Amino acid sequence: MSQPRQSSFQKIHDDLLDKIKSRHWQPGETIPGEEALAVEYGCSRMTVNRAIRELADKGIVERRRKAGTRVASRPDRSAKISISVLRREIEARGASYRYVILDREEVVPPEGMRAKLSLKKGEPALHIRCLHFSDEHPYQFEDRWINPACVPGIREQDFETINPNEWLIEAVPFAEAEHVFSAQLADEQTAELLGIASGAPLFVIERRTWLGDDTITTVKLCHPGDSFKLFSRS
Amino acid sequence: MSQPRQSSFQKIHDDLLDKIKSRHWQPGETIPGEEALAVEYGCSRMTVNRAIRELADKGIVERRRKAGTRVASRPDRSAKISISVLRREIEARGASYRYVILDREEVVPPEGMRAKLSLKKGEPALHIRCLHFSDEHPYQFEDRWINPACVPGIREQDFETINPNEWLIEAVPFAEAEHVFSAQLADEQTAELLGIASGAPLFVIERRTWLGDDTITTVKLCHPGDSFKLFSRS
DNA sequence: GAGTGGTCTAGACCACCTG
DNA sequence: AGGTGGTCTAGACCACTCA
Repeated sequence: MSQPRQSSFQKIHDDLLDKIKSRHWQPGETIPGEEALAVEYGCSRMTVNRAIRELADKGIVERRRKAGTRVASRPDRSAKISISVLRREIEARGASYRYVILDREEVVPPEGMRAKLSLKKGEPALHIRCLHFSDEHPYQFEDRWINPACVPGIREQDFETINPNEWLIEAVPFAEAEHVFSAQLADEQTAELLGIASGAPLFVIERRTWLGDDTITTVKLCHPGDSFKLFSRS
Repeated sequence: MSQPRQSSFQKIHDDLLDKIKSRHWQPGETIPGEEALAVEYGCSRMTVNRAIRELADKGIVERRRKAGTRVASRPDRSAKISISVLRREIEARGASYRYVILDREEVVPPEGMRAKLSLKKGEPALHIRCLHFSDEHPYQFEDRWINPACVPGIREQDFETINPNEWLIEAVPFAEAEHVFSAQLADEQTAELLGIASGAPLFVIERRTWLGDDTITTVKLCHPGDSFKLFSRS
């Protein structure tokens, strides 16, 4: 039974968490101050501070100067979702990945999309539609708009050998993103592309990506709903 | 123009992040060591350490002893989802919340559910089904199984005045959870309960909640897909 | 006003990993 | 084997907020 080596602040963190989970301290209750805990654990205040800070970051406790540290009374359930690059997700399951580009055109977008991309009236955007396969079965239909002004070099890219998502991650890493998940019915065209029945359920992810003040791209990702699941934990 | 007060490590954190976003350091590139940065910023090493540690926690950089700190080369897009208490979610939109309990019975669960709840064969579990309304419109159908051994006092609770989710959050706060999201078609019974057409899209959340080694509850939450959206950011 | 957390320092030792 | 990050200390000052 070799224990994984634990740092001191981690031990304290876990010990405090245990006491909270076991209701030794009730929700809403104030726990001892940093100084007191430092004496109790025989360590410096900074060490206790880090342990408690990480609990606060996770929303387990709430801290306020002068008032002290309290066990959170109404913790929200939150979950972290990881949306990995599609090709890696598919290949990680041992399946083969392939993709085809259906359309690539520079056009003036409809008004709603123009606003989302913060474009001036009449300015064109890049519209790309493509289809991703897992083991030669249609896995995702992608409908994307890109603000070309934000991405130098994109006009020269035909996306024949690399898909837009991976190219954009290379071109603009560390952009921020916003996701909206929903369930929809497949319209006729989408159903045909995905090889499913019209009216079948779709799991839809809509993502907006931006860097600073510029919206870079907006994309709608459609998965056949009966075979796609999104997992998350904690 | 009053600036929000910023701590030193936060300034350093933001400055490093800017340099990464602006490609001053490329993905995969090694950034200067803590000691060097401490000199550059005129602060102690601990301060730089905290700034970089928070970047590492977010997946922006990767750190290894001896090798140094590198800008992450393939950052995964991850998003934090907050699943709040349904009543608060509905009331936050200014709508009224109401719920009815459809069934509450203690029965021996089907084999698949028995395994999920880690029950012995023949042991009963609590099965609850209820319906949640937003402004008197059906908003969510809930189908839940609870391991009664894990939750003292639940046998005495009839859930007439408080819904199972809120009761469980009070009884067992700080449990861990796992979510699976998917899109499904409404079967006849679910469709009727939700007042939608059979075959309409459903946004389904399946959640398993546990504390320590005990699975406490498993729940399937069904929303009419064309009106429900789950948001997340970053 | 005073008590609490928030941050910072200057130094130290150690674990880990790469060259 | 040596350089890097990981952690810890003992003290300090400050900011916020409650009483």
